Amino acid sequence: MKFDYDSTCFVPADVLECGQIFRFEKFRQGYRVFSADKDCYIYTDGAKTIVECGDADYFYNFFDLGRDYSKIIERAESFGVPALTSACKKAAGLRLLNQNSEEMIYSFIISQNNNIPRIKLIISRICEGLGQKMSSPLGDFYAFPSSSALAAKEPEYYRSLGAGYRDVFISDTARRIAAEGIERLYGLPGDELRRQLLTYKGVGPKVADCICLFGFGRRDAFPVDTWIEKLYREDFGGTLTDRNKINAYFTSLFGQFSGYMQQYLFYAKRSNL
DNA sequence: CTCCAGGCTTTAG
DNA sequence: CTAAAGCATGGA
Repeated sequence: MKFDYDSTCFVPADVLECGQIFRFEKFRQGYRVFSADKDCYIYTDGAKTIVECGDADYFYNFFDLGRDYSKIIERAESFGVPALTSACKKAAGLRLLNQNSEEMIYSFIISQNNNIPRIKLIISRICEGLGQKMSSPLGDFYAFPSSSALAAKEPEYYRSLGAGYRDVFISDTARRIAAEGIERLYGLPGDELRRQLLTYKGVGPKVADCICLFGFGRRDAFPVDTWIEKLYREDFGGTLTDRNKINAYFTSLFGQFSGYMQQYLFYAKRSNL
């Protein structure tokens, strides 16, 4: 099945290349996108962006299509920060995805002190090695593995896939989640979710913020990485060096809109838009 | 060769 | 509590 949506605030390249998702590839006229055990094909045709998939409800929510991003951009411009206004103009088709919680936990554990092309490569190897093979009208693909499948492998396996020293973080976290589940994390209030995420091996403040933002819909989170540090110095005239304090600066400035603002800023800076 | 990438854990002070 | 060393890997 397929459905469409106004392409003004839904541009596949902006949504996918902004660093929030690691499983996608150029495909036909647009992109093929993978999430958990599902896939879809998105492309823009004139004023519409079209989504072809087997589960429209899932991808409607996944692409956050119930939210009006023209209002998000209005709010962004209201802050009167030149770098942010400029970022919104250049990345107007960006949206925040609602991604699978467990997939985000492992993906961002792998992301630490790493670069995006290599993160994508390692994750794709893990899916091919441990994920269930799925059939789709768009072609066969591999689902993101379950925690129990991930838990069954030794750290050496992840090392062999190029994960480096993050090998033990992956297997330790997988074994814990395979035993405990993550259901207890849903519905946790305020910063309690963040505090709980910090108890997993390989999850520090920045990774926890990414998991909150992309995997739990916590749009008040503001991950601070090397790009945000750079942008904070160059575009906001900031002098702080402690990442926790930089995070506090931005979250107090942007409040409930922190996560959206972070993505516009991060994407525009990193992609040199 | 060094420096860097969506940083974290461990150890020292 | 804060500060810094150490950590795999591959591209620039």
